[in-house]
Amino acid sequence: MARKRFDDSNCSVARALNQVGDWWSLLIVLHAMYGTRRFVDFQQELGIAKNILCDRLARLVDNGVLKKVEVGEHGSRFEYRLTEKGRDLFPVVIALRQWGDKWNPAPDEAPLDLRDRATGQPVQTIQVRNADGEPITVRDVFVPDASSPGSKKDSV
Amino acid sequence: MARKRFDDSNCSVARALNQVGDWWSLLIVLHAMYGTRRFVDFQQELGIAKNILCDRLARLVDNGVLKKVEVGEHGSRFEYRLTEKGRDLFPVVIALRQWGDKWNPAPDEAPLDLRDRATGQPVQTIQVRNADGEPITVRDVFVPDASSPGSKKDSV
DNA sequence: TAATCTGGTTTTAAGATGCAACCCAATTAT
DNA sequence: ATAATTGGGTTGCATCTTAAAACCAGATTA
Repeated sequence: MARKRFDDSNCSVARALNQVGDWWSLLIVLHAMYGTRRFVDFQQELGIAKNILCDRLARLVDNGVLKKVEVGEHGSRFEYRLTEKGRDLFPVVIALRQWGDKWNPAPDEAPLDLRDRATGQPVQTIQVRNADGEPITVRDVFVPDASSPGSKKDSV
Repeated sequence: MARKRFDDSNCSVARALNQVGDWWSLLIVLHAMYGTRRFVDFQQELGIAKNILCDRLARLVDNGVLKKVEVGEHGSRFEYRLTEKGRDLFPVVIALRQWGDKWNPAPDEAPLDLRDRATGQPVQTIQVRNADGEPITVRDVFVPDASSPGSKKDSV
């Protein structure tokens, strides 16, 4: 049977996963953030099969995460560049990286040291914050119930 | 051929995706954050096939994202609960939700209104911040080159 | 005691993936 | 000028994964 798709889910996380939630797409976006733009470079850096890479790039372009740009005057050379939508995945990628560094550290390697160009200092650990800027956890949040505004149901 | 796995990748994002990067795993974690704990509830809420749910729950337990807890005195009733590692995916899920709400809003539905229990105010949009707490984008960061500390290569 | 609930496993058909081979236009080397 | 290489694909095939439905066994409920 076909893989299930969530295009029409009423959950925005499911819809997001529909666009970048497969094994390769987020890694492609990550490498695009690294600066990779060419088909062959993605292929070599990721070790992905060419047909799969074609499919994923096309899907990411369809979804507006990447745009395909002709380079080299005579056509037939392309670059895949992040759109604003694609660059906006930065917090997702960083959150995932920090989670991975914390919980599955490479035994022999230091976690990636990512720094701010302006200050030269490492970036902060990404966190969910309340209106006052205080970091909060999943236990600190609720979804106000539209029908009875007083209730504080546990939810994400 | 089998799907490629990234257990041993030297990229922590790849290793993270290996644990929660398939179509269902993050949705299971999301629903666990909602409060879902029982097999049947996951199954009904997600509309996932039972064999796939079995497999994913087992994998999440193996990876330490969930723990399987016997409830009901005589065994054979279980709950799947988030571990600290699992709860620590909160920023990832929120970042993904906010990205989805921004770029693929449901046509007819308001985005999820997530609030802080203590203040009753909506949570902030999650962002990558530099050491001074200023939000930064992918263009503002670099990875210091260990061999020549002065260089500012563009990287994530 | 019968029916139902819970948490699975098995079977089957259809999709998705990885790999290698092939293709063709543009570029580079000889 | 011709040959070899590069870039960006497509095609076919074998294998793996998935969805759906049937089935199952131990508890619980009627």
